[in-house]
Amino acid sequence: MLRIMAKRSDKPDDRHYGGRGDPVRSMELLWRDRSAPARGRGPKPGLTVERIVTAAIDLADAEGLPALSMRRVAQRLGVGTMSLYTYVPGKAELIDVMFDTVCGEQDPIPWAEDWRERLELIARSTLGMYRRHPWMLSVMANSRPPLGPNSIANYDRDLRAVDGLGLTDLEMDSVVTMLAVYVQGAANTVVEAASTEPATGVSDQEWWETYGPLLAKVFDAEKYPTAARIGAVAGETYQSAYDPDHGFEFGLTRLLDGVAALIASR
Amino acid sequence: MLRIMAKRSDKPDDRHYGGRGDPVRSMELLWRDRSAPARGRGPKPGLTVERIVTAAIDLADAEGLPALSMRRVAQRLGVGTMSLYTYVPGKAELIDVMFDTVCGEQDPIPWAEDWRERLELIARSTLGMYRRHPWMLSVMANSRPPLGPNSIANYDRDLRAVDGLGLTDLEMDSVVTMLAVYVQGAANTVVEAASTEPATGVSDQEWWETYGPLLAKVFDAEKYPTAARIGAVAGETYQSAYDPDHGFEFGLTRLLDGVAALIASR
DNA sequence: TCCAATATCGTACGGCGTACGGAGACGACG
DNA sequence: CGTCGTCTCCGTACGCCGTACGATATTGGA
Repeated sequence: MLRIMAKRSDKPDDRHYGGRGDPVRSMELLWRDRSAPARGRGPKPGLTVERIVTAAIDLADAEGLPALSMRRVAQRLGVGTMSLYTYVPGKAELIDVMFDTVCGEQDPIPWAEDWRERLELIARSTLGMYRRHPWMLSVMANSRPPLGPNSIANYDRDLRAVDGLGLTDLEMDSVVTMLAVYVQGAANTVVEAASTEPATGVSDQEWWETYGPLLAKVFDAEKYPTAARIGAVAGETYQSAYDPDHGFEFGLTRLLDGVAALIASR
Repeated sequence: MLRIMAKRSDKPDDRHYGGRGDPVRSMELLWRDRSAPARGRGPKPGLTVERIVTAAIDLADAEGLPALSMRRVAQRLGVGTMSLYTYVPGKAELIDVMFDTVCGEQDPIPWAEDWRERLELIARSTLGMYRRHPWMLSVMANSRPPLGPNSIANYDRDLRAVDGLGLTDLEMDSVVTMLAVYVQGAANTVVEAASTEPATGVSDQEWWETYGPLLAKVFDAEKYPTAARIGAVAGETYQSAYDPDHGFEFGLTRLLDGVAALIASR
């Protein structure tokens, strides 16, 4: 009756860029039994899902999601491309497992007395995760996430941080989600800023020195006096168009102030 | 001395997914003189940059960024693929122009008396833009943005909304950026949620009905009581894992409460 | 009229995900 | 010990991608 992605899409690779895989296959992989080898009749497996996932994560960390290809992963493992398909149904499901694996590698976050500090620690830890694995930003799914053991553990940890503050269940969920969404957006900026210089070989200052004059030629400061004023101040202060780390902390403070107001109103 | 992307990267297409183009070429396109045809000697141009950009935007709207290819755009215009390169240096620069074009199509936002209402209107208008053009989320650049006329106009508009409230220039910039970052993150969720059903042919409810039992088999509710409780409540309330529109407004309220606290402290 | 300048675009290269099916390795059973 | 069923490994092929290159067609100016 109810089929969920029972068929692969007709066109190759038209699932979202860091796509969701077939839920059933993904769940089987995510919650797979890691203990029993349970060898059967054929030849010994030369690989494991773990080794493939690790190699894929290393590759994505080093060269980004666009460089993540089945060929490249197989190359890293010294096997033929198609051998991977013995262990993993396809690229999309592999990415689902990569996602949950990374979710599980965060250090345990110390339990602070203050809810505010707890949320700050979580936010910064998550930011650190995105820093180490920028491709996670392209894979993140907030609706219909691949519900692996580690991402669920994180969800539980986040909820416990706002439990017992007088919020309703729904408000707790909303606060936690809002924080995750904000961190995701801010991390996008932070990560992009960090990755641009190595990728282009041009520092922010150099970029600004070239772009600025280019812009000055065409930009009419009289038409947009506010943008001209603030843009100049921000550019001088940050030596670039924007300082993402400052932005992250600034936004986090405002956001938690807003949460404080909600809690106070209860 | 100072070269900014003077050469194309050696590998094809390793610029970011919705990549930045060569700044000089992009700026020439973005601020191009739209008036003068200034015909010279050769055959009449059969296309315009505008037509190409429009076709590209239509394609990206309809089928997403992964489907945006030079071949497909050319197909839509009834020309050979390589003809596009007469008008546009490459795909990356085309995307830069698409970006700024979309930035310019927002309706003018009415000027509200209350700063808070002004920011709400901007946030919702921006969300609407992301709804109409989900691919903009994959193209958004917060550091080193392609500074076209329209994105600058929007920046100015945003700043004017928080001018004269007693904030410093830097704080104004931070507030505006924070709002943009939040909307970006939240829009990610909203847009993803809206696009998942048509893309997969599975409604949220159907998905939940299949996924839920699948999860129930492996999820240990006693290990994560908080997640189990809240997840169940949220699932029942939203008939899915999450209601993104509610999340957007909830987060926006908290965020503006935080801004209000900042303004009050001045 | 003829040429310089411009527009058009076919071909080619090396990449991608993965369907398909053959080949070889191994354990269980006769 | 042979044989068969099962499993692993993976070469090949298809149709996509961006775009460098260079041939060809079209036009206006001299």
